[in-house]
Amino acid sequence: MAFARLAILPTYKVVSDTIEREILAGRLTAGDILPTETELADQFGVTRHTVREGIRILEQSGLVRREAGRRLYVAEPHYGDLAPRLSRAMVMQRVTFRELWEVSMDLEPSAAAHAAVRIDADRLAQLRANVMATEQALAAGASIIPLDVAFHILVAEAAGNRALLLAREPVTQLFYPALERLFTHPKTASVGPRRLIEAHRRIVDALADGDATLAREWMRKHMVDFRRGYDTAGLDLDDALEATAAPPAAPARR
Amino acid sequence: MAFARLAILPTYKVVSDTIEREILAGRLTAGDILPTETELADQFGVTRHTVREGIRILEQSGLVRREAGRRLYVAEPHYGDLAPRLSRAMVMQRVTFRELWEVSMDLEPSAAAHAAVRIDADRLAQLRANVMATEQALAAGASIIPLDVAFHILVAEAAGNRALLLAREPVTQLFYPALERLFTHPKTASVGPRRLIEAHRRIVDALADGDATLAREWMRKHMVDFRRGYDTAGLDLDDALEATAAPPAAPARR
DNA sequence: CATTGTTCGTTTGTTGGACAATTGAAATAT
DNA sequence: ATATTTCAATTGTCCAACAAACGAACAATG
Repeated sequence: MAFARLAILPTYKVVSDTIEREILAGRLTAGDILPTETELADQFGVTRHTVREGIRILEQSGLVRREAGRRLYVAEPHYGDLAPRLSRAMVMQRVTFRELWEVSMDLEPSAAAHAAVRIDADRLAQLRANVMATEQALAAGASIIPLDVAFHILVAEAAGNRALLLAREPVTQLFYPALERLFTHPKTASVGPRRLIEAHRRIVDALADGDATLAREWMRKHMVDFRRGYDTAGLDLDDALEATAAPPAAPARR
Repeated sequence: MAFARLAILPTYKVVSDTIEREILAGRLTAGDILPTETELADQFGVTRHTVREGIRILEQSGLVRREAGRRLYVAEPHYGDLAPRLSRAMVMQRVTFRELWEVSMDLEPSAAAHAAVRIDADRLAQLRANVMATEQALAAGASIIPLDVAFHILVAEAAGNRALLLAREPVTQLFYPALERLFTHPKTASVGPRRLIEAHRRIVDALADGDATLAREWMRKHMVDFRRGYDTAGLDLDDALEATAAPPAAPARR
């Protein structure tokens, strides 16, 4: 007979796995305060430093959080925590604009369609405010890109599907630099933003009417426009995306 | 006037950010061996412990890797590394079957359509082999679920879109337990697997013909079947998914 | 009375030094 | 040339300590 290879894990990994298991099993739930590092070290029978390495791992997956210098508590991982890492992975694999666009072509119209039947008054108001803010930003010569990104997030949130949110977030984060190039390019800077706002307005109207088909269709057109602008600007669909600093990464602690 | 909040980062975070920046800027590329922990500590002017905590963070994002006890090297993050964390996030947010299904309803048919125009002979052969293996597993009374999961991954890979792969992976990983319940349930166990294999076969045929429309349509039917089976089995679409151990997580070191 | 300064115990962040276990490669023996 | 033994390098873990920051309670200040 032959033995299988032993799975020997470093202690810090065992520490993080153990705490993770408690959280996933529901014995520790969001908001619970974890024991101090010293206590954990005593309980596990390891050094505090080993515990700390384990904690670093848990922090990365968003399962626990700590506000600078304070006690550790259990948290529900938010998609905003995980998306940046996925985005970076895509950048490193030199994902192209075409690939991103294809995925968005599936998810964004679908998000709009779902939103049409599930949206509530509150979020509808937020969307209207977003469209107005976009118009004002354009008139004032400010960048409309953050508002555009926010618009699509609002629609996705209105769709009431958290799996959809998680799937689309890393993709749309990467559109940021592409949009930047688009709206500063001489060939597309003049007409692009107007068509964008027009599309956004039509989508909001369709959502307000609860018209899923129309919402889907306008979102689809909006995405096609995006790609056409990319072509018009003479940019290559199959170029790899460039690395970019996380754009909406407002720390906003406290 | 008001001052913005100071961004004070702990040293270990500065360490990980610094190394990360080098990798993202391309000054360190996949395969490069990093300095030893002691050397890094000397260069940064910090303790080895601090460096180690920084390394733990980088390891989590898949930017660096180390196989047990050996030197650290730069790696390209693979979607397989990141997907489990996303899956866990979805479980913790008590994502429902309906949410997953809606996303898959967008991505899977689209993957099939793209695969139809991009698939190569090699992967087509793999798909045919997969369908045969599924038939044999069914005849032998073995579980066909891992083969089903593998089938969908093969199709997605054939679509030649890495953003799509990243977006769908965390979702489909969570289908595993749902499929499990479906194929062991008395009402669906008898006919379900046969319809599944039939659909898989039709999809492969459509891919072989390069017929994107047909491939999309059969994949769509396949997904609808999946949901119908869920209904037939009397399971609630809006129940939260249960936590489950990573199913295909074959460590396979060395 | 609200703001500011002081003190103190607690907890994290960081440092120093140490050592066992493992690895990779060089040196040696077969 | 191949196998074995040695050895230096490197990681994983431990122990001990202290500075820095925080929360709270309380005194001092205007």
